[in-house]
Amino acid sequence: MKPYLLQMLKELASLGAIENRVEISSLELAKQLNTSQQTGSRYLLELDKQGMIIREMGIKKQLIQITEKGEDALQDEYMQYKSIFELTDRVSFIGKVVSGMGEGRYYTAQHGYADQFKEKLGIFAFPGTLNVEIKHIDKNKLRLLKKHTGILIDSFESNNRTFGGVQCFHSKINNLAGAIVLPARSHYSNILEFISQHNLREKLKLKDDDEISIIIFLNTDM
Amino acid sequence: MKPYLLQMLKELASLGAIENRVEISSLELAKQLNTSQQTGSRYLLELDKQGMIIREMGIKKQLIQITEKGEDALQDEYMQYKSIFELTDRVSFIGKVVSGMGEGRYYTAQHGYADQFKEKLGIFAFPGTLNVEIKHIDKNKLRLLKKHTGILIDSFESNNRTFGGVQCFHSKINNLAGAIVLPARSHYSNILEFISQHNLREKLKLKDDDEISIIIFLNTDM
DNA sequence: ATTACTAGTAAGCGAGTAT
DNA sequence: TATACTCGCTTACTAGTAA
Repeated sequence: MKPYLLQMLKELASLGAIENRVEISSLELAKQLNTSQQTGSRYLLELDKQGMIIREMGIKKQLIQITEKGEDALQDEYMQYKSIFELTDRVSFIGKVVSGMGEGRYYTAQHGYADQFKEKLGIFAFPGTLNVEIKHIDKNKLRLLKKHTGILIDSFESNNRTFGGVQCFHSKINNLAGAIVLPARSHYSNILEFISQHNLREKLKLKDDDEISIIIFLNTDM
Repeated sequence: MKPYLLQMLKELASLGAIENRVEISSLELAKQLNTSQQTGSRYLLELDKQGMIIREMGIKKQLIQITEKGEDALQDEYMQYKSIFELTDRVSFIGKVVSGMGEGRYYTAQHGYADQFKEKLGIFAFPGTLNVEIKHIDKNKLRLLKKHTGILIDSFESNNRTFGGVQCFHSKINNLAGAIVLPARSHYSNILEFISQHNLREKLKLKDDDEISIIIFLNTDM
């Protein structure tokens, strides 16, 4: 939908055209949008053609009401603004399954991690992680996570080496419960790692390059 | 501000550019908006020129952050949508003072009305009404009032005639307390009548054609 | 890979005007 | 009063391409 049409639809909605038929001329609407009567008229014709409004043409003015389709378009836009300014409790992505290099299995097998996953996340983690590549553009969304501390898994020592702390959030991968595991110190990469009680690859019949939906919950309790 | 620039600003905000500098190319942004890289680049230049964003040009991508001015523009738009979809507790107008034909004085002098104004509105009404003409386009806003019953003043008989019921809402006229008086049965006209404890014309030093701001409260209690 | 300029094309605009 | 058409003008778009 063209942005300038959405603007006019919004103007109509402000005048009550979602609830009622509103009596208004193309000139009056045009003035609200700081444009000409002709443009006002043209916008109305376009909105009409797209099924966003219905019009009853009177001899002088016209009665305009926003259709369900029009209301949906507005609601959609509203929701986008809402998610910008209101606190949300989740972040969602579309990701692509990729193969890791097997280190996930090594790390999740460490008792130091496994015990904390059990205790703090309530997840008896299946050995291995599911690696998911997200679109580069969505990396910016991950910044939202930075505002939240999430569930912290402490670093520990074992076998003469140090295993670093990680930051976790409860997540759903294609609607299956799990958690995202983020290294505590490091910039976000575009590969995300997930753990779960289930063998995600098997249970969701995933192979490399499959698209999956990810929801990350910002709340630390589930 | 041009609607298409606002769309891009919104897109940037969705990617977190209000809180952080966001790393993104003109091509990626363009894809989000279903347009070409060139247009993406041009939009960014325009937003930059208007002071809506600041950019740090890297050798490859660029770091973009929304300025306070840009955030204000988005917040503004958000508020417009909010007032469409969320219940509001008030309606506001800009109106123009006009002369009535003196009937206001006659009506408000009737004990049948005056006593009810006192009792139901808590207003010991100054004799007379202030007549305010609203822009024709704002008439549609009055429809919001129809959804609310307001404060009902009953009809009564006196001097062998019937005085009709009226519907009232607490109001502020240039920030001075009063109430709007609407005939119960009748379509809304573009002339609104206000009563107040004060002589509004004197107290606000109003003469005909002066612009005044009106806020009508939908709640029946003050 | 980027950004962003140029230039030719397409879309949008509004004065004039028919209805 | 209205709506909405035509048409000349302006703005916006993108392919090509330089940096």
